[in-house]
Amino acid sequence: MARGIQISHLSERLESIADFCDTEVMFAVVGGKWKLLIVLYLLRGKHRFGELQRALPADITHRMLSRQLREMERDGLVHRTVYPEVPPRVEYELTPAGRSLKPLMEQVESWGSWYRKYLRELAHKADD
Amino acid sequence: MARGIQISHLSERLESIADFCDTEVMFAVVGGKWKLLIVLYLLRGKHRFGELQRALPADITHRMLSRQLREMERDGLVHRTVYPEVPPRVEYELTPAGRSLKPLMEQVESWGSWYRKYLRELAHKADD
DNA sequence: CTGTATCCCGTAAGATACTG
DNA sequence: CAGTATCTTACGGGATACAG
Repeated sequence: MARGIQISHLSERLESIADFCDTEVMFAVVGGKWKLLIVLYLLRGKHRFGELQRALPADITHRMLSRQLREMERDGLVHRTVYPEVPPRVEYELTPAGRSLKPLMEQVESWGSWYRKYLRELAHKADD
Repeated sequence: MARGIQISHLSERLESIADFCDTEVMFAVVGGKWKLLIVLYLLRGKHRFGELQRALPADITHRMLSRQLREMERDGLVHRTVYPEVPPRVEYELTPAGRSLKPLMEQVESWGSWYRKYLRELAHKADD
């Protein structure tokens, strides 16, 4: 175990992404329905489970948030800290791998913004 | 209609991605199981349906290839040209929006490559 | 050669309830 | 507060056959 990451699960994951080309790997690890939003939020800092749930769209269930976080932990993107208190407190933060997504996310975001404009312009031309 | 893109479908698509943040948009348009590989192949140039099928992993059915291409056409990433011949010949090529993905794809690929190494190193440390 | 229609299946995701 | 168990649903994707 290094930095709290479940290594055994990492090698599992290495196997399971073996079929993917390098370009597909990112989709494999942040392609879940909520994972992108989770990464974006955690890029702002360490947060508790409840904070995440409130920060994300209302229709994410408790169960799904938990699952997506576990998968991201298994993939070495997120580190989970449990404080042995009552009531329990759990904090999530990005690992170096998680933080390394930042510049990429910015690129992806600006492409998305550009693409939206592109679609609107085409739709506009169609009105002529 | 501009450049052969189905504009009516574009406005449809504009609606359907309205719920996504800009960062999610890219995943919405190239997140299909084979779309990434299709983009990568078409970045090399215009290709026929059959060429695509042979270039992609053997387990993609022609039904799925057809569907993914149609969705990408609807999203304005791919342009489809039908030659009125017998037997029919159809060629696919990227639109400007499709080609605009190139630098992003390169970033995504190099992140994927880096991430693989990162996982291997962590797994290696675990052996110590 | 390219494409669609029909039917089927597996898995991601949601609802709900219960636990430490 | 955080998490899991169980059950269910929805949907992307696959097999196959047929058509222009």
